[in-house]
Amino acid sequence: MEVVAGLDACVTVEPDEARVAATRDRLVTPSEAARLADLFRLLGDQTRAQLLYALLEAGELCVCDLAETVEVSDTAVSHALRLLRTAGIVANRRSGRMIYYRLADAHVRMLLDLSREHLRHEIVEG
Amino acid sequence: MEVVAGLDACVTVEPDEARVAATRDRLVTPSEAARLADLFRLLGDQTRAQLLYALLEAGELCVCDLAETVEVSDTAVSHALRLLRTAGIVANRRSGRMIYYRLADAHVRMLLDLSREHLRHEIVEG
DNA sequence: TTATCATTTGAGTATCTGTTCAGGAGTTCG
DNA sequence: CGAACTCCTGAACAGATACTCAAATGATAA
Repeated sequence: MEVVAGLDACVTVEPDEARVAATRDRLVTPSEAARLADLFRLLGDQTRAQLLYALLEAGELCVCDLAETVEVSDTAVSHALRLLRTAGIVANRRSGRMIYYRLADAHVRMLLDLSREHLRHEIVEG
Repeated sequence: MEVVAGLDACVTVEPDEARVAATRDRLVTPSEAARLADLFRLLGDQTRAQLLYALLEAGELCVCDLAETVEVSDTAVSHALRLLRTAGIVANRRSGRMIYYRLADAHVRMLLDLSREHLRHEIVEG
């Protein structure tokens, strides 16, 4: 504890330098956090969320049915699905003129389930 | 099946009107989806995500330690924490001049755990 | 082929969002 | 009291984002 001196903020009371370092070690790296944030951001839009929960219930739906279910324009749905598809969250299958979408990631399915629980038990505290 | 007529799109091939209706019934309502999206959106930012994972590991940290851990300005951290606090995702406690933050929602803690799993098993398919 | 349907794409736009900067509020210590 | 410190707040700005509109693609049916 010699070279510690005054690196920057919080040094007066000899803060949790050790704790900060330890936390940073076990912590997800910044790039990992960025990827996780990317995932959450995709779920963080009402339209996309509704689409995903619809797929969670129905299993598979075509774009026009999704648009009708969520009450958004076909174009908006298509734009939303493209983002989800690029991220590997949904996958599609063509059948004639229609294209059917489905959830494509087990963990995302769990996130959707779990978050729905969160909503139903809103009052709970941790 | 008489009054069905031509409501709008997808009516030529007699689409899954029934499926759409059934899905919409069991589905989360638009306002529920909006609240869920709000939750995910809060997790969908790199800074906030890093803060939350740091709290998940450390249990409790003051603002300046969080800023140091995440390598972001105190002000940015404070803004981020305000959003999380307002949403009930984190809670704080004052001790002298410092304010210690902690996770305040069990479901969010589970979401963070689960998503971290998702990252580690990235290759998995659903 | 042409017409129609389901979906996609790209441009344009208005809105939202996260950061920085400057200043304020609350706490501790001399 | 005033100085130093931790944290919060509000304004302002740059960048991201989600929609609409117009046009294109791919597939089916006449």
